[in-house]
Amino acid sequence: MRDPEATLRQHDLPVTAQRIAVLRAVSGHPHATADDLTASVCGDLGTISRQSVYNVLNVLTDKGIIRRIQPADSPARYEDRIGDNHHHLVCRSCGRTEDVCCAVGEAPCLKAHSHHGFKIDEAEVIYWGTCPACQKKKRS
Amino acid sequence: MRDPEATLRQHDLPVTAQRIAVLRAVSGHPHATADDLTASVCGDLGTISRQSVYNVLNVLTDKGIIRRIQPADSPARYEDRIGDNHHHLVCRSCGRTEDVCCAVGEAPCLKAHSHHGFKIDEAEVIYWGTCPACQKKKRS
DNA sequence: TCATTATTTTTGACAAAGTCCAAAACTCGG
DNA sequence: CCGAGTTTTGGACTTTGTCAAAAATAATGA
Ligand SMILES: [Mn+2]
Ligand SMILES: [Mn+2]
Ligand SMILES: [Zn+2]
Ligand SMILES: [Zn+2]
Repeated sequence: MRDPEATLRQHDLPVTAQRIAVLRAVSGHPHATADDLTASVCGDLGTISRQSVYNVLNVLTDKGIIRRIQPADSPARYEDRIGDNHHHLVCRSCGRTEDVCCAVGEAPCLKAHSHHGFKIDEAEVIYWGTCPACQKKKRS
Repeated sequence: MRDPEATLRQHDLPVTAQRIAVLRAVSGHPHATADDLTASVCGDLGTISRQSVYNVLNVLTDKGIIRRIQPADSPARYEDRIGDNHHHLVCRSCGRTEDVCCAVGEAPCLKAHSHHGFKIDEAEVIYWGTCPACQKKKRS
């Protein structure tokens, strides 16, 4: 994120210290949880309420400025890499989350075979596996 | 599920009324939540504790007798259609969940492009959209 | 610049989904 | 039918997030 303040103005959002700090935290910590981000913002602003973190994350997500991903058995994670339809690779044991480029490119990147009359707008793909560190731990 | 009791014995699980009832409920209500299943079991057994429903669902899932799916913004859902690597199509507004055959067939059905050294064991795909009923509601 | 007004932030209660724990009930092999 | 080992139960607890009302702040424009 080049300029959080400009980004907020571009989306007609009043500029506040909390919004700037959360936006910077999301930028600097891809796939972080609300808790991670709260910690990061506190190290920056000194303090922020839990509710404000959720408020800001919700409004930024609604505006499409950031993206929320919600893998099973994990609190929601956030990132500012948007618009490229990329997917995620998640470690089953430690939750480490990595970006995976979409092979197809444009969304929705997969056609559902039998779609039951649904109007499909997204094909969400999560690759599940074990990260290198956790593979080592398991073997030892 | 032909014979819940036999299935339990095949997996060395003591046969209990609760397990049989939950297994039958999962069979009869694909993609039901723990709450849905509790209601269904109560109509069958008369009563069951909330904890038992979770106990049974967990042990059945661990043994691979049933499968758990956890779409965003929904409690976990369960099904006994396993081993065919099928995917799901979920309505964003009402949560209706339908099966979608996997185009590829065997798991993992997609190769991650850049896999960061992870050992991938599953490619989970969820198609998000709007079901016919909710499309109609939105238009009107 | 400063007052006004709408928006945001904060605090604290609340809710949903699920887990932990210990006591009571049950299953199953002998 | 007994006894050991599981399972079930009820209740407290945890995690992640939302709701609501009061206090603080940002934008507007005189
Ligand atoms: Mn990402
Ligand atoms: Mn299914
Ligand atoms: Zn890991
Ligand atoms: Zn629907």
